Amino acid sequence: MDTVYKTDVLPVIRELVRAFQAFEQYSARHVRELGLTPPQFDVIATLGNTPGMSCKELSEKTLITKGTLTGVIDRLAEKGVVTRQERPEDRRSVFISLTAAGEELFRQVFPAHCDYMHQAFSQCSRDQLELWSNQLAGLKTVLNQALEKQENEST
Amino acid sequence: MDTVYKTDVLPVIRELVRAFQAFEQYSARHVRELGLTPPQFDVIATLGNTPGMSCKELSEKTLITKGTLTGVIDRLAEKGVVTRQERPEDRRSVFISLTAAGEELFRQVFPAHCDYMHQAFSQCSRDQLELWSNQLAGLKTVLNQALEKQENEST
DNA sequence: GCCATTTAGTACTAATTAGAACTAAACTAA
DNA sequence: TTAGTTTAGTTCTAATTAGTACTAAATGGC
Repeated sequence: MDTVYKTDVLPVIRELVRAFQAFEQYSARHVRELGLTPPQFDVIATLGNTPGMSCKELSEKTLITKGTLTGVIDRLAEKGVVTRQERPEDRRSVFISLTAAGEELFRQVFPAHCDYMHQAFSQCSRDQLELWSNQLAGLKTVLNQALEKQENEST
Repeated sequence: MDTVYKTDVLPVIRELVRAFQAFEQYSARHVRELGLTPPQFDVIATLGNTPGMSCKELSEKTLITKGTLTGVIDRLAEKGVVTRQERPEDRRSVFISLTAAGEELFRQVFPAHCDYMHQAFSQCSRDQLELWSNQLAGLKTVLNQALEKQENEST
């Protein structure tokens, strides 16, 4: 195997972790000022401008696992931001949507946070941003394929 | 400001988060098989092949905040993998190092996990790996500078 | 129709997470 | 030196995290 170079893999991982950490710290700082936690913001941002969705769909979009999502939804429901509704067509499923207050909150915090994120990239060219999203998408795919392979092998 | 394009920032963030998640899932799967948690593995990997270091240095290298690190070290110390020693030259500081058993564990798990990570990238060229680490380093820098700016503004 | 399997969500656990308050020690400036 | 500040680490809290076990409901094959 001559396509892989041991010395070049660890730097990719290290920089990926550090870039993600930098994003998390920058983003969470603002989300906290808005009175939310990062997962709470993600849920509100995902439900905004939609009629609502099941826990499963919400989980897939936010990358929050179902066990965790139950607790996040509990806290948002306590705050009166989201509601849980039964679904006649599938009684196992729960339909989550923003309340009126939740929609109002979404209209406040979502554009504000987008603006805040854009500030960080104000000096970056469109080409640079496209290169990053394309390369990150490729890296994601490589890792997801490796994960899938592992999951199949353990069967 | 004509250098920033609103529609191009969100995809960068989305792909960064998804790439990181994919890494975490792939990596953690193996770390768990080794009987460790990801932060525990990071600490062992960082302390391996060193004489040891302070909590502060360990925190900077692993990106684990000090409050969290106390608990991680507690559990590793219970397992007999690391020890805490006083430092005569600075009595606020604690010197953390691997025990003999910890070094033995490091020699087992570190190469095994590196091999596992390399498997994921077996089809990637050296150029691809270098592009990823360079681009991720640039993205990390942009985000860290934005964070720093925020921290200065709040003073 | 009925049984086996799958699926959706909740409950529970141990560990991690960040932030804030706190203690003790070291440093610094006057 | 001494008061004020900074630094290292622990403690504490609320929330998140992933995994596992569990319940209830839907689905599929026969």
